[in-house]
Amino acid sequence: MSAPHQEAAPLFPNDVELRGALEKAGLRFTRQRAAVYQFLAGATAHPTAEDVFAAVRQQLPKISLATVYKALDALVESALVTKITHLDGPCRYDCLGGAHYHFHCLNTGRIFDLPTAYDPDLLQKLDPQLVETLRRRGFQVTGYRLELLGVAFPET
Amino acid sequence: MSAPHQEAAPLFPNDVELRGALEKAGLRFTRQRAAVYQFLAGATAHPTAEDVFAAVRQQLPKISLATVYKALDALVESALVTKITHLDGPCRYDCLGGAHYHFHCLNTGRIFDLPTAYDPDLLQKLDPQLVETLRRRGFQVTGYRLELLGVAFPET
DNA sequence: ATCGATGCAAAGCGTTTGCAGGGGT
DNA sequence: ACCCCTGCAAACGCTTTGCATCGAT
Repeated sequence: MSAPHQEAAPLFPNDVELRGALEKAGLRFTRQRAAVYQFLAGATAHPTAEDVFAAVRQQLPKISLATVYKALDALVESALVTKITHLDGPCRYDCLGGAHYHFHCLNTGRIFDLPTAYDPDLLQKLDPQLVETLRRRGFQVTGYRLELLGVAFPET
Repeated sequence: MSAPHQEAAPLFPNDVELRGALEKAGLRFTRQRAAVYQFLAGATAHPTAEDVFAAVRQQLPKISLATVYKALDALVESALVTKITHLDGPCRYDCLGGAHYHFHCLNTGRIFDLPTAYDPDLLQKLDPQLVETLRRRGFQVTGYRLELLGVAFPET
């Protein structure tokens, strides 16, 4: 309420984390990447590149869509963000903090995070026989992707 | 071994099924759609539109890529085929006979079917608490999508 | 005979790339 | 000072569309 703040971006706590992750990947910290990351970190559903562009444009009016794409790539390469391509239409981006599942709203196309951890034994619980079949057929399973489908009422 | 057969497509048993499904959707039975369906029904992994085009071209040299796309749409609308958009790159098409899961090869991008039925209680088994949380938050879950990731050794 | 389907070419959308100039280290 | 990143515009890959003709009913 009473905390004063300025126009120019002051260096959020997240920026420290971001800078580290970028440097670890051999990439530079820039205003554009910070803005993209800030927006993604605060987003409730998972925005498209256009969404990010529209939002970040308000802070950095001269940013280009190409830069947004490149920034998103940089964040993906820094392992701060994942790219979601499970859909028709444009890709969506997910600022990840630990593994989680997605809830995909069939009405609006929005994607929400679900606070459930990855369960390495899911497949075993689901169908032990399938695990056997896969092993025999020469399929080596390294992970899975679970997406829930449904309708999200217009909240959050 | 000894069964004689001719050059011209004789009307496969599948064609009867196909014709029915198309008509139920108010669509017409055509040579092009039959060829696309035949190919998809016999494919082991899930082909892209280009894959279908290349294959079907050998029977119908004058078919166009646009027609392949339209035929695939018609098959999807007839509920004989599903469109898989879970990937980077082009969509893939899946000739479905009952629900199943997919195995997605991370090396080659191929997608294989897994002979496991849909389990409506999967989520309940996986994490009963999550089901509760979702209900409270106003998310109505109508289904799920499970995709296994890994490496398929070069067989099948 | 009707009306949908085909085939061609051109447009469309989301994304990537080439390059000159600007900014981070 | 170096080299990466930015921003612009043009290219790209996949898919869809407009339209005249063909073909299924």
